[in-house]
Amino acid sequence: MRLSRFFMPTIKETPSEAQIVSHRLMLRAGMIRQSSAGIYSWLPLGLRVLRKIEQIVREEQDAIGAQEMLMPTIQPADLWRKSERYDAYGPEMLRITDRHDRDMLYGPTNEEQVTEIFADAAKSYRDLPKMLYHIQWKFRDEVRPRFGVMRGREFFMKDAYSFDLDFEGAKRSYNKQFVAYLKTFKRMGLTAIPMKADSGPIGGDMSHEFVILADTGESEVGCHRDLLENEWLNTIDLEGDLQVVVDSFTDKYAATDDERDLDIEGSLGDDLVVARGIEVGHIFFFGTKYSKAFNAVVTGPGGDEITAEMGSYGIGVSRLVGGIIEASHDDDGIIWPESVAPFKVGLINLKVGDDECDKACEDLYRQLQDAGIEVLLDDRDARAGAKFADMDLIGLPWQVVIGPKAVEAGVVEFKNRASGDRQEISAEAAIAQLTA
RNA sequence: CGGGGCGUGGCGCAGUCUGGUAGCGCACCUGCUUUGGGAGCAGGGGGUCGGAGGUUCGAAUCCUCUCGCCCCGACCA
Repeated sequence: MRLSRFFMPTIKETPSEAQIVSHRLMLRAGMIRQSSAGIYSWLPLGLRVLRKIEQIVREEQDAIGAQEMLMPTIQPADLWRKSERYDAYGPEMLRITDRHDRDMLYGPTNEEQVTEIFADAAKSYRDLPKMLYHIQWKFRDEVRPRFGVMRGREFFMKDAYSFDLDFEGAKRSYNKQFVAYLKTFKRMGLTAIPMKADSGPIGGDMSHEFVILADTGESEVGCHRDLLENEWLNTIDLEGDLQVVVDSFTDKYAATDDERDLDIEGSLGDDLVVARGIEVGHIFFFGTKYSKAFNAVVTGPGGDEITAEMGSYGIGVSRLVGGIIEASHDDDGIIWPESVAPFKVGLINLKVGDDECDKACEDLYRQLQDAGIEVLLDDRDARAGAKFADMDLIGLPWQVVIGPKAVEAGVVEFKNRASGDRQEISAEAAIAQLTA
């Protein structure tokens, strides 16, 4: 992509409405623009990141056998009356009336919708287990939206739903999602800590919030140091027994804010980590609450009726964009982990109009594109300082700077955004590093 | 929903208390000079002050109502 053509309206000054760093940087980098309180448009740069995150989530869901579908944003009120949540949900639910005066709503979640669909189709125990998910916009009419996309009213979310024949099956599904979540966040360069959450009316211990650590997180959390170590996750056999993996996490102390136990923390000594966190995922088992309401019942092997045991699993995809920035930035701007970066490398032409510089940049730009590297070429006729500042702001993992001096010396300047390390190397060497 | 704050060119703000017909920086346009970390000089365009009503000879400034946004709290992926 050429920056001269790319729609990326960066802002030098800090917009006054943005308080936290991710919100400020997303506005300044031209990733989003606010439409109204808690509702945002995603500009090209922001959308690229959103899509990257979405894709990682999708791949890890697919890896545990969940199947993607897509349910509507607008749902009929009757669906929610069946589960008795229409009245229970309160003013957070955005209620709409259509032209025929039918009560509709903008979905805050999809348990009812998916259960109705599943119930209508599943007849035999052979139809289970199943896991279905979709990645869709949701709306919760928060009283007080804030923190940009971290706490918007409209938000993009992955929600998965599992249907199993019995509790043991539900537990297997739960464990798969548990491990998938660990892998998902790890791939985004995040340290995610599963924390026991209020499991609601069902009870038991099958409800966890996944909290990522960031200095600017909303709440303070305490946990055992071992929970930060999950390098071995990639070697897990997803078809094997995941209980031991899950146990290795849930056995250890981890608690948010008011759940913290200072006695336990004191006993941990050096193993205690206290940090700030942002909740980015929530998984829980809720049994037959919805399967009963929607008659999600199948015939068992012996002709008996079996009500599906269900769980649901959410990840705040749009929130993660802000969350990753909270966890990875410096005074100059964003520092994207490579896996979610909008482009892998920014190529800066320091002297647009200079034949040598133009040629060197065009050649390298072409070669990187041919190699399948996502590259953003700053070919704007702007001052060097502005280009450096913008490139640091948008936080691409690598920068290649080409100016008259470098061209003469037959090198390019190769910079790592995260470490700030620069080296002068040949264009070929830069390509080699970027394609490694 | 309780408490607080703010709406003035695209952005950030001053002016409001003590009414007199709008100003600064950045951005933008033109020219010249510059050209490795958001340039310099000169010239220029753009706002009727969130909206409605009222008081007054006169309102960005005072009064009433209203809309929007932000912050703290309670609540949440």
